[in-house]
Amino acid sequence: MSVQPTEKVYIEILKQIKAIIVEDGLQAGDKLPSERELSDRLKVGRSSVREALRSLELLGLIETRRGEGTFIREATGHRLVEVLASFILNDNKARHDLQETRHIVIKDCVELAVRRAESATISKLTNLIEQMDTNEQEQVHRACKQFEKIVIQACGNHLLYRLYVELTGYGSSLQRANSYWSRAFCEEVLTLLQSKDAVKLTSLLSKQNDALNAIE
Amino acid sequence: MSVQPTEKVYIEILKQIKAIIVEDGLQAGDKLPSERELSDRLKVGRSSVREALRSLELLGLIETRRGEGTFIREATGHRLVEVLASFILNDNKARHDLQETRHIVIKDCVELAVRRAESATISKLTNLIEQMDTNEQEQVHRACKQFEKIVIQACGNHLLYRLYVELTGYGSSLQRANSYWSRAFCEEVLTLLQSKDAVKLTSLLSKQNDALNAIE
DNA sequence: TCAATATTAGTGGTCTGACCACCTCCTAAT
DNA sequence: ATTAGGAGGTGGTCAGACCACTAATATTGA
Repeated sequence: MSVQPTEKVYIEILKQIKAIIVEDGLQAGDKLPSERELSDRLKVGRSSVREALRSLELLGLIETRRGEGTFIREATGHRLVEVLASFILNDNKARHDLQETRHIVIKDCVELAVRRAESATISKLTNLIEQMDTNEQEQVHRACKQFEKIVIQACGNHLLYRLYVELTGYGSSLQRANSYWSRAFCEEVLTLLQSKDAVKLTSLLSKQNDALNAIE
Repeated sequence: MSVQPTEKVYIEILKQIKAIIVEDGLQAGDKLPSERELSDRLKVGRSSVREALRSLELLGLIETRRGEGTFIREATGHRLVEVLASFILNDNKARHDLQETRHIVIKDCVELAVRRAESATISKLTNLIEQMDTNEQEQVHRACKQFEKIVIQACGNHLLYRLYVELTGYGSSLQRANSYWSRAFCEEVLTLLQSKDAVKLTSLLSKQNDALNAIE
């Protein structure tokens, strides 16, 4: 009889691990006890510990480095979208949604960035623009990507930034490559960031979106 | 030297499982091959298969029933929400980002909805408003939530909608409850949707955000 | 014949112990 | 002092063994 639902061990382990993190006051970047030690401390098999850790890893909450150990990641670094989408992303509609969502998130980030960008960020961007004064296409390309990333990060919202990263990640795994910012575009953005002209920046971005949509 | 990153086995298994789902045309509710069969078919240890399956389970993508098998679920990131939330709880920055991102996503959805909402949607919303003519608080509350959901869905972008769901999910498992739309707010939104007044709608939403931020 | 019961095969859940590959750190030889 | 090598710790993977549970099957009893 009976049938006590008996929480699965690996779920119980998740709670224990969380307790350990709290008790020991572990922060992002800190090392968790080794799998064998956890297995010992919690009186469960190592395989169960691993099932729990693998789950947390897939969620992006921890990071494991072979030969070194298991480490806590930043709290907001979840692979939510990545995994969900990879299991959902089969039809064309989903792809279109993906592109659209990516553009929207970029727009949101930039709109926040124009309000929050600090002078340090601006000078970093200025620097990047200068680096584009070269004939090497490869270097220009790299600088543009870096420029885009820094602008997005300047939104000051880590979760939103992660969304951008994830959405861009999928994109690259699809057939059509993602669009990157051109040098001219970067320069325009920098100017508008400096003048804190949110309105023009918004219209600039939506103009680019329209152009991209037209291509499809 | 070298050090080819060599994708971890359980990650590879995730892909394989996805491939099996696609090949066999499995739908939500269907049964996956057993752990032992997967282990056989993919030529990997059963424990590795389990690590992959446990991860998917934690994400809410599959459901396992002892003695029966493993089944595909409708993709509602159910458990994911709990786990993530419990790991994010003590990080104030993360919480703020979460709230902000949620507001932004809602704004994005509504802005798309105002351009895409069909008449069928509008009449559904009108209907809901009428249902609010009652003294039962519970019913009004339910109608408001439903109203919000329909508006969000009207954005026509499923990925964006899912983001909203996930973000709202986290929020509700945190201490502070999420803010819901009031009846008056719903009525305003409906009016603006009908008149397709995107500008006023945007300002209405940001006004609400500011009010909420002031409370904190 | 038919219903209740016992058996059995199949499934997930867990543990153990064994390797392997890799990293770090310490030691000993140069 | 520098460097090469080894030892020990860590995650990665596998195989095999039980257990608990479910459902389909076979057996039994009326």
